[in-house]
Amino acid sequence: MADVNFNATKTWANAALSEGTGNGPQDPEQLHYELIELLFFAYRDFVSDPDAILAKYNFGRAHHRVLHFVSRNPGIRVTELLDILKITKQSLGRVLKQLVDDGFIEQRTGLQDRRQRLLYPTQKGETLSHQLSVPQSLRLEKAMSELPEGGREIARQFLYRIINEPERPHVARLAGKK
Amino acid sequence: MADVNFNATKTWANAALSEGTGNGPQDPEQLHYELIELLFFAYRDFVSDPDAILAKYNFGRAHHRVLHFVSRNPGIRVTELLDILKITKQSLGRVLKQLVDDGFIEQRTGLQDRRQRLLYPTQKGETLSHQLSVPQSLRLEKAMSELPEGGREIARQFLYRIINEPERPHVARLAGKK
DNA sequence: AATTTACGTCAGCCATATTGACTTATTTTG
DNA sequence: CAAAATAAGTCAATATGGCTGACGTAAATT
Repeated sequence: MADVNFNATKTWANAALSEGTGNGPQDPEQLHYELIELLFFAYRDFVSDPDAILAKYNFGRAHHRVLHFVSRNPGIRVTELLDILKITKQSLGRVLKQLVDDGFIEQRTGLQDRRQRLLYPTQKGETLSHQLSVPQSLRLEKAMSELPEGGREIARQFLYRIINEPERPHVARLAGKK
Repeated sequence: MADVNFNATKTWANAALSEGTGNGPQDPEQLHYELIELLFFAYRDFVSDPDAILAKYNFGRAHHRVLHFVSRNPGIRVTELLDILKITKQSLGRVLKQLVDDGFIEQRTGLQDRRQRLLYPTQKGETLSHQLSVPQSLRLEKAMSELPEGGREIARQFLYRIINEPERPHVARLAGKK
């Protein structure tokens, strides 16, 4: 059943390739379709892990991202958080307010610059953030543990080099990686 | 340069870790925070490529995903598409209708089973799908080209093993990979 | 004193996802 | 053959997480 469709697909795809080739800037056969799809599925499953946990707190993925980066960068300014997440102030506003109201994040006025509201995780926030990281970390650990010698470093470099070049230094600083 | 930042971050992270530790099921220091974040940033930039192109057609990422998998699996059934995308029939409905209305996807009644509406890309659909794949493929190619010998295969295995184990065979069939 | 910056907020809009219920064809099965 | 199951579509209501534009306030900078 699935196999029938698959075989039919294969044939068709090949036919499609032969009829429409030689004209694009890229030969279709050279495109990394497989990698594109693996990354899609890998990421889909990777982010699905925390969802069950988040649901118990009536939080979504947006909360997860905010809590994560605040926990990893205690004292972060709102502006930098916006820059990391690449969302608007208004979008951040809602989820941040919930996290503060529910006692996962704390805002403290900056000491040197009193306009700033520096963000810190509370103990509760640290705990939840950690909880959310565990399944993702385990998933990555399992994936890497099956790789040959040096595979971990290669996987890391691979991901790092997918990131837009101009942003790599910033990410490196944040994530603590060359 | 990157090293300077890297060291600063390390110190910071360690300070944060020492205050709240020792209680979780996993020692925080062993969690792959760096990888978690690299995957986050890598995916964010990876999916950002096609957005500009899609905007010209008034399409979003949902359209991209549907068009991609239909183009890669011509003749796919609606049910299997739902299974791949892990969304509901209703969610698929809207974007699929737009893609059909705008002439990017064609529906044909199944020959053996006339209940089925098999999905095929039109020539226009193939072209757009291809266009969307090019920047993503180039990004991956650049990332892999800088890896040491055998790096490509390792990167692929890494992504493959992030996927939920029970689904790997299905993904492998789809993506054309072990 | 004027300007800029950091942050917050109100109001409204859009895209994408959800659940639940129901319909229509068509195929499968007892 | 009649009943049940399946494939797909559709209506309605709802939630989430983005967006823009406009405006306000406090604090720092010039």
